[in-house]
Amino acid sequence: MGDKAKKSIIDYILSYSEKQKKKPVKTKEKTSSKKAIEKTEIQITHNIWDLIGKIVVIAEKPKAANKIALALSRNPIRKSMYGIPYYLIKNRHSSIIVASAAGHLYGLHTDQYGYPVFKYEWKPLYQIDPKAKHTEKFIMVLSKLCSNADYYVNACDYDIEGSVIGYLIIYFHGDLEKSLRAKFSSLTIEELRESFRKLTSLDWEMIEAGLCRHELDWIWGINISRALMSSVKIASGKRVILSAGRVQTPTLRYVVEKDIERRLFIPLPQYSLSINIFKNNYEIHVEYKGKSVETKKNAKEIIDEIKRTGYLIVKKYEEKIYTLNPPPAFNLGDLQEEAARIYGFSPYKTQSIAEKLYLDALISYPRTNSQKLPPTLNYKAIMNKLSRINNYKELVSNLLVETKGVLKPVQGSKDDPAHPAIYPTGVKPKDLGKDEWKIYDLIVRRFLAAFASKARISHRIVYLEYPKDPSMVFQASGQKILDLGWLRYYPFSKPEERFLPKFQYGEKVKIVKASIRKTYTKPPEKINKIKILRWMENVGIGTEATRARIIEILFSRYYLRSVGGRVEATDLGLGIIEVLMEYFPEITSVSLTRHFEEEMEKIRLGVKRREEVVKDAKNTLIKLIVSFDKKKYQIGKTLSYRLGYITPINKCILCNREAYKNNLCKYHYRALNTVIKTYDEWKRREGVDWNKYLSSIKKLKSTGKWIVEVIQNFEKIKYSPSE
DNA sequence: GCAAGGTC
Repeated sequence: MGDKAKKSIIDYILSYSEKQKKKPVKTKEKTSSKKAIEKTEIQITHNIWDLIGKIVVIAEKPKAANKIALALSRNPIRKSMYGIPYYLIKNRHSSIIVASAAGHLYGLHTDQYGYPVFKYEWKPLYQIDPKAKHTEKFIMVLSKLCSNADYYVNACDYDIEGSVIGYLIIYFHGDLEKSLRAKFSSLTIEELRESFRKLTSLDWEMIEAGLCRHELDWIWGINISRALMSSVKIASGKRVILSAGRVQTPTLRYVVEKDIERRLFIPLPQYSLSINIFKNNYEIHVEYKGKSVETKKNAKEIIDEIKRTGYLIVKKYEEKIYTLNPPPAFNLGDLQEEAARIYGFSPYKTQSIAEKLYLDALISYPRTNSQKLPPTLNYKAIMNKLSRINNYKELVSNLLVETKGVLKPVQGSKDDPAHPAIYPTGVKPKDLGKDEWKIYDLIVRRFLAAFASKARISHRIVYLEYPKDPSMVFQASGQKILDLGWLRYYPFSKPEERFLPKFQYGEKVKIVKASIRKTYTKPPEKINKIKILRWMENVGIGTEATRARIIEILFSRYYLRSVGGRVEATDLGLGIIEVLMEYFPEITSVSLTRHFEEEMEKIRLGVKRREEVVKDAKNTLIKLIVSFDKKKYQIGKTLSYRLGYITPINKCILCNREAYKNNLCKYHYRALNTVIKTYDEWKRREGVDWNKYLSSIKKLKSTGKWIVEVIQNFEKIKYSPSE
């Protein structure tokens, strides 16, 4: 229906605007530049107050409907149907109904079983998903309110999804030929009013791009998921829910690769010089800042010489007062990170709590990426309300004194087209649970801190060198908080205070302790949920609303599990990535998202059509599925081994995975090779023999799990070093 | 039942 409707709507708008021109319509577009003329058919706008008859305005969510109604009228009539609110605004020539969706009310669905499947249609969400039952009432209300209107205004958020949400409602219940679009990027009264004075024709490019994104995600996700499940079914007769998708699969791959690195890690020994100096009756540990020493012999020689010398010389001493700027108000990612750091909450838990606080009207919209507070917000009113909450009474009055009532928040660099940073509304919380309080408190304190002064910290640092070898540098530092500033309001980032006496340049400082300390190279970092979320943000996959949820999906599929606060991949997770990397490599990479974005951009520019893009994806998938199906039984076997449904005939002697070489699975085989390869380096550094090497790394905590398993069972593996 | 995307 796309292009046909597109054409007719333009015709309609054009003819409509002819009629409008006859009226004395105020128009700001008086420029006669060539550009403006070329763009005329897109730029024609309509003032809602010039429209005659019944106008249905569709907002994305009830809160937005409320704000829109209040922007359009000082006293809109609030009505309700099936418990869903909507608003009526009557004028001499028109009556405006502001109604609301609740996010997507329609979703893609197919009746067909099996794969490949490329036949799907938009259906009401409540018919597809039992968890979306609430959407039924919204659809009932919209369908009633939409009947026989003269105009429909899509006033959903001005982004791709908002364009799709409004479009589908008008498509099913209204008339696309009588439709207009309101474009606003915040829900402030001024901006809303302006957008309704400048309604445009429906944004077809956005709609088409959005519909396309839904279809692409659906055909890639559903087909590959079904292929995986079907392979297990034919190989072991078991039904299990497996899935793959543009966002979840690259995320899983990221964790799997990090995990493999950790499990194959062998630490290398290195030596550091540990020295304590004595100054003003204080014994101070100085940190060695030179190159780490790789062999014990070398380290011993150096430290003996240093001991003989008995002192270090101050090369540089600095006293500085530095300031810590207050952090900006939260976006969702920052809130999730802080709640994880301070309280150990999972991103999903934090988000769910924030959503509840939002629905209770305690905080602003939480699904935002913005770190900026809008200048239009009445900060004083919020402060006054917050001061009525016991916990914040004193803090707020402090803040008002400190700022002398000039409330100017710091602004972060991250922005969001549709929403500001998260802030408390000032509504008094009632009956909050313990964890809910923790999140609310973080938000309030972070908001207050944004207005406060910088923290001032005095910092001392001394660099000492060994006189006989100036490349050997040691350092110590101390710091003291001079002025808490914003840390009074947000005490969760307080730097630790540490004393350091004053030093003089060139001063000789006595050494009271000197020894060598054996350390080891560090293993790859542990992964936790917040790191996964930050990674998704950085590579640009998922959205504020979906990232935490998608991480949880990986857990519910049992691709990932939590072990003492950190995340590890299961055998199934490893297997899924192995299979997908081989047969559907596209979906394991974030570049699929980049590809979608490029295609959507082409649609928006009008150089490619949605149908073409979808057809390309379909052709790509069909080819991939053909090669998958050729190996389907074997793939199903592999996944079934990893699920523990069946046992491989040739099993790895160290685990339940299928053997690859030397009676080891591919991971233990890699571990074996790593053990062998790393021996030379250990021998060079430590002068150890093979057995000593094995027993040494076996004992170390950071040695990877697969490495340890290989060492523990070395006799079974029947490998002896060829020397 | 399977995606990702909105929001109650």
